[in-house]
Amino acid sequence: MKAQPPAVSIAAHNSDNRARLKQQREQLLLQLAQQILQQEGFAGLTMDRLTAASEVSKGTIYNHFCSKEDLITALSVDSLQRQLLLFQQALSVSGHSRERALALHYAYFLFSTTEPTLFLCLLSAATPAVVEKSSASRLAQRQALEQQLLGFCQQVIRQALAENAISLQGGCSIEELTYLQWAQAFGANALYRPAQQMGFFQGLAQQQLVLAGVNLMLDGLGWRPLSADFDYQSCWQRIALALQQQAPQAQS
Amino acid sequence: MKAQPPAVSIAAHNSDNRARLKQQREQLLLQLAQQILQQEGFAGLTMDRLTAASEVSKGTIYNHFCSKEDLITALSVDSLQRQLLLFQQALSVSGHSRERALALHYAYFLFSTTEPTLFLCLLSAATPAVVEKSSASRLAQRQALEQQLLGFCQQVIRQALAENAISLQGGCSIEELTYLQWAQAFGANALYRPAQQMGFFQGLAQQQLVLAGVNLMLDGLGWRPLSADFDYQSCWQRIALALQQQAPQAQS
DNA sequence: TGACTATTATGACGATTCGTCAATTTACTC
DNA sequence: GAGTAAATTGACGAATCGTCATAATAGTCA
Repeated sequence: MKAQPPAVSIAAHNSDNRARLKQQREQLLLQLAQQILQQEGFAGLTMDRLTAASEVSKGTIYNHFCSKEDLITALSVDSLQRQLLLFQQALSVSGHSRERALALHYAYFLFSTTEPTLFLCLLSAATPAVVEKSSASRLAQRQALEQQLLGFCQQVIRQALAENAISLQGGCSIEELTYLQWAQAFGANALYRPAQQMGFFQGLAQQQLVLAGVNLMLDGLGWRPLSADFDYQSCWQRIALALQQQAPQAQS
Repeated sequence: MKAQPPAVSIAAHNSDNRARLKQQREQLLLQLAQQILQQEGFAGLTMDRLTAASEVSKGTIYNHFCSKEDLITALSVDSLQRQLLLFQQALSVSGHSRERALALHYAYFLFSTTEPTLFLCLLSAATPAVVEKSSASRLAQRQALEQQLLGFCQQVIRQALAENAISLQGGCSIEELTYLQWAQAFGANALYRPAQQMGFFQGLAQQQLVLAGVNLMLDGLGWRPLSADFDYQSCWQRIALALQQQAPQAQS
């Protein structure tokens, strides 16, 4: 009958604490997994090895990730969270809307080069073998994050419409444009290494390719100012400085 | 001392026969593997299952593929060979150069939808876990085929230059353009399913997206005639008819 | 404090799958 | 038809996955 506020608050506090600690450990496990991936490659990442590297037992690890593939998906979720941070910074770039669109592409490119392992996780996580064995909750997490990222892109396009930098003629929706930007960025960044490895282009920097691709698309769309009327090369470098100086301290 | 032409020729004939039979069996194994993938998913493809489905033993299968991953890469090689056939047909489309470029994109799109499983193999084969465990010879095969495919794209761009449909200003090389086309096509086709599954666009056909993406890029490049001056929608449908009627009988 | 309960962690273990290899069969030569 | 080279087989060892009975820990209540 008596009120029990202390008990409740303590319980709440403890369970919060529990959750927080569990979260922290999961983060640590992801960090270790990433490290193993870098050192031993994807073929070298085994649950036993992760167990050995960590301070907990295998059972506990399986308490976090329902399968090895779920671990990969978790790494991709981590990737997307970092991308989100970069995108937020990119959105704060000043100037006209197309500069901000460029900033988003730069953020994507930056992530793909500074965290190549995580970027590859993103690719692997798109693979059916991984999707099939990942937990529903984690797949939902990934989906939610991707939607957020695409939301940022849509935001910039809406800005462009608002300032009359583009006009959507011919049944071309915002979603469609967003998707095509995404596809372009994904393709240009994901295929760079394979293409380079097969000696397709020598000494052609990924940066230049990505920038050229974006300009091609945005010019085709008629997003003003066109690349003929504006120096997007130096704009790109300005963005690079703005984003890179904040990147290093990322890690929590 | 005596000449032995018959022996030599018989030996040659036999070894040729051997190689041919082996090739045939490999093709059969690939077909079975593809079937298993379709029915059981990537997680359901095991070497034992493939062994059970085939008429040969596991050892013989490992005589063809050095690992399970090598099998995936082999499937991707098969994919590329089929793409090659489609590309050849696409190149024979009449009209101006941009129509032929569109035909190549259509061929790529067509393959991604008519053979979704093989297309996913292509994606999986780009994954480090698969590359790391595939044989060098098969990776080389894949690379060679990809180069051939890109060669077709470059050919069309050279045609465009020859007929003055585009001009390469600003240090934009043929390789660069080819790469960006490839990236766009890859991204737009590979991301369609995931995007649709997360409900990003409803009722928006993959075809329309791909076409819109290509037009955006080629317009941005100034590849004449621009989409404002030519009906690429109906051109696309014409190409569809031309390529699709020949597709069904593919299989050797 | 100490007995009791709920939650979490452990790592030995069974199950699955991979990849190998000694023994055997088949194909070919003389 | 004896002898040799090449290919096939499938039982087996090795590696990895994922589970679960047991143990430890944290939390609750008298």
